[in-house]
Amino acid sequence: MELSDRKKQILRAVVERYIATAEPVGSKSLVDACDLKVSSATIRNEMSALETMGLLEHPHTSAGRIPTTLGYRLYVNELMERQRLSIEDTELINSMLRNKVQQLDRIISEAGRLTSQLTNYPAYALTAKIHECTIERFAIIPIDIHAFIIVAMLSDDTVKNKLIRLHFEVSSDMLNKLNAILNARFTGLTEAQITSDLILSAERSLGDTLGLISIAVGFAIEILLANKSHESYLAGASHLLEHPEFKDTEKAQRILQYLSNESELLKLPAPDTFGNTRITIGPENLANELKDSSVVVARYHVGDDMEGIIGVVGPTRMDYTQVASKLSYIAQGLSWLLSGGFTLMGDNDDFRK
Amino acid sequence: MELSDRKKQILRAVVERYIATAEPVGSKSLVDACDLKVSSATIRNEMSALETMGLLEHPHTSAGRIPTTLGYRLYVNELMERQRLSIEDTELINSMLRNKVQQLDRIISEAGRLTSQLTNYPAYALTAKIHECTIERFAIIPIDIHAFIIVAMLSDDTVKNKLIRLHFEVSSDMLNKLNAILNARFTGLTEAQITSDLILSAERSLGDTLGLISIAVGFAIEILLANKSHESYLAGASHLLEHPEFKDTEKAQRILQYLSNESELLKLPAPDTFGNTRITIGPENLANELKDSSVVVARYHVGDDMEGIIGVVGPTRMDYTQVASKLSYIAQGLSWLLSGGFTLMGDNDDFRK
DNA sequence: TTTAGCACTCTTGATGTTTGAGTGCTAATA
DNA sequence: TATTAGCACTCAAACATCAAGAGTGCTAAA
Repeated sequence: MELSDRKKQILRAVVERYIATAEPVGSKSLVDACDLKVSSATIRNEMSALETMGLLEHPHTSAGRIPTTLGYRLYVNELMERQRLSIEDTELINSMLRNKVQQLDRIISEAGRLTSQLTNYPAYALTAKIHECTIERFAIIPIDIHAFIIVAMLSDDTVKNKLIRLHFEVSSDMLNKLNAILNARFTGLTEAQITSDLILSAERSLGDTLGLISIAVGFAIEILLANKSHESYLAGASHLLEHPEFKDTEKAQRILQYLSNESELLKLPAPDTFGNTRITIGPENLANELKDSSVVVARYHVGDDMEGIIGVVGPTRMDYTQVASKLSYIAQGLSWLLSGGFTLMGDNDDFRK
Repeated sequence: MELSDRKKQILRAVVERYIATAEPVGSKSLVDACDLKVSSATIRNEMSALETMGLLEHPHTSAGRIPTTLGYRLYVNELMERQRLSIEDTELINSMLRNKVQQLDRIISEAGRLTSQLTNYPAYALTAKIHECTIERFAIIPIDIHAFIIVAMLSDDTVKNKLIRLHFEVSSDMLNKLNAILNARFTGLTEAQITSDLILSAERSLGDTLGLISIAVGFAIEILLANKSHESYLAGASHLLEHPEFKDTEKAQRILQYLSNESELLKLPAPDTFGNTRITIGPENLANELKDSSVVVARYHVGDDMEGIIGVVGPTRMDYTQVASKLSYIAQGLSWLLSGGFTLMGDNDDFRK
């Protein structure tokens, strides 16, 4: 089934007009708005044809047409033109991201916020995590006889630490030994590879009767576990309520609740096309809560291994063109910042002129 | 103006019934529901009196009464009985908080989530920050000739770190010197006390032409600045939509947007009564967006100096009794955990049995 | 001081009625 | 053959009308 150029043009006009106005679009108003070279009657015939093809539908007899899921899909796949971002938008994105790059933990949530702000839809972001993370290196910083800091550098280049207070005394000599044994026996291991046998034998060879090793390895396991799971951020949820399709609060509430559930966010569609955006429309979404919403996601990556996701949720009547362009730009910027030159400090880091 | 006992009883019944049903309460239905010993006509007279006192109001002639702001205020101040939490609730709170205590960063946001979940209203939480924070101690962990980790222990007992990659080589000897000079000259200083003179003279005495000190001190300033500002978390925003007063999406959106604005949250009312909850009702709130909502806040503290806030937002028709009780319990639990025994590790830390 | 009774008010929901945008079809036109 | 003008028809949304019911205030009796 191949569409004539005119049919494509009309489908596109209907989709874009419906996205803009949220009202079913009729033949007359379509002719008025876009300046097509034909009369409303012709449009009517064409629309009727598009309807039998399953691309448009009628809410009821005497109303205009709205796109079906299939109609949106065709629009997204073939008709939509990727639009260039305005200068202001690109500048805004660049400066916002660059400002946050010092705080690596924050940049992801900030990117989500930025996306939401720019698109006027709720946005979410998942942090990038490496699959099997290990600890590359331990360090112990003695504080006093009752406390020390344990520092672990992970294979994904992040560093974690914890201040540990004890209710018994510990010599700095002991801490040195602890440090040595941690680095000798507990580096390069995934969380699953750290067995209680390993701990026992380490305790024996250190002569550790106080459970120091247990404490330190406990910390290691804790952060390896925590690092396994993605973190998720949601921003601009209130934008959902701007759209007439969510004027029914129950509907809105269902979706908002769904979106604020961390574990559900992780299950949202992932982009399969690398680097590009992926769009899932209405019933294409697996989650029941999203059967009449659409999701646009993009992937960003950090180095070669890790990748995170940033996405936008909205009604099926979403401004796909705009959202896809902006999202894609933001994801690219994020990838660039996170993989690239900006984490190298020393040349352009102005902290106080 | 002193209220008779019966008037108090009636006001209380009206408030509680309105909170439960969200419908104006009439004299007849009030007699039916609560078993008052008098007829509806008597109630009518009393209600009419309460209305002239400004405690109740009429939406229109032939409707029941609803409490005014003043009515709620009187209810909250004098009539409300603090209710005991159910065993399940206390157990739930205890176990939830205890589970999260290992991850200190997370416990505050988790407490917010818990509060929202338990009360069915949106909840927010602000992290506790000490007023003037300083760095107590630095540590440098060499990685290779192009990288090292810098660790800072702050006066509030938190530890921050950053992996620093360089585009030039640095000897471990140099790093040792750097470490020594940082600890000698840059500890115990607030962000404002770190001047460029200090940096210059340190660079001179270290013979640092590479800007190592600048990098390290830049990191110090960055975290001191970041540590100054509170962090805020919002949880369960979607609960707002459950209430009929927010069936109008525009209204709901205004409030949700307001609440998701970090800087606005910080301006919300702070409890002045130490440890206890504070309730601000409708127009008592300074923010225009909250003129017909209510806020219940409690304070938690960490040690002697630091204090954070945890609060709940809802319609003026909020279940104050329930919210105040739960919030107060959660804040107390939080204070206890954050100030107390649980951060001491070594005795009860089971990481892998 | 309380209560029963009653007229009155005003919202709410049900039931028409009108309006207008939009359709589908037919017949004329290019 | 493709397009267009014209026209009858449809249906949601907006508006008006009406009855039911919950609630009030007032008066007079207990």
